[in-house]
Amino acid sequence: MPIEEDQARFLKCIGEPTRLQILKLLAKGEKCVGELASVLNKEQSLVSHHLRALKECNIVKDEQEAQKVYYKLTDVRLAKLIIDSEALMKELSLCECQEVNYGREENKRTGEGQICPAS
Amino acid sequence: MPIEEDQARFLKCIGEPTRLQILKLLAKGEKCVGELASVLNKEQSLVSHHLRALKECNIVKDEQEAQKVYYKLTDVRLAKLIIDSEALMKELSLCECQEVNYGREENKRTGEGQICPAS
DNA sequence: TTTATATATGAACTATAATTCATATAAACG
DNA sequence: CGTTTATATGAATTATAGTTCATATATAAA
Repeated sequence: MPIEEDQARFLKCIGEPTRLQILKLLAKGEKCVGELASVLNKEQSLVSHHLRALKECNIVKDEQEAQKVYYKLTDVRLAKLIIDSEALMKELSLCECQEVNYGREENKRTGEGQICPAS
Repeated sequence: MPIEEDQARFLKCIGEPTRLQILKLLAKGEKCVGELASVLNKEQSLVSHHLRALKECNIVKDEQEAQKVYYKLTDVRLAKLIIDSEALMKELSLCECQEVNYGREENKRTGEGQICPAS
């Protein structure tokens, strides 16, 4: 599974809470490591580790300016992907009724009695 | 970080090689556990565990039919998300030149000498 | 009602990833 | 220079996740 492995690495890299926070901040404009750490109230080294992970997946790129190192998204479409996935996740999570069966056993198959329609 | 945690859980769930393979198969139509296991040449229990993870994130839903349990995507937009993320990942991975610096140290900041343009 | 088929589950193990801490590097400034 | 500021790194720790195996559950068929 060559493609799925790369794709999974990519999605997994985005799919971490702190990294998602970082990416959402970077979507608003480039930031240096210290800024990110202070805004997120996280250790500098932690942010640095996460930035390295993001960089290794080509999700962010860095640019040194004096002592500081500025990070930015490598592509604006990343911001869109993050926004879209958030919207979709929210909608899907409204359908937790799928887990619950409000109907009788006999109706389980047909979806009768469920709160959310089949689709 | 309430939202990012949920969103990360969602993306991380998709971002696993075997689960991605499963989702791509389900994008083509509903399948039962055994079908998935045999097509992917993986253990039935492994596939079942992954399906449970996907179900807990509301990414797939199941429907029992006789002994078999059929799984399908909860929303077609999931297929689009997977396709889009694959395309973006592929494009970003073409820019590994970001890692390498073909220019002199002095040009590092401006991006001169790099293969890929700034954006 | 025993047997076969399909799926789910849980515990044990293994692997991977996140976090912290101490320290290294490197640029700017006195 | 030595010092401050900003970032990176690596080892150690902890937490989380994937995999396997044995077995439980449940439906269907003999």
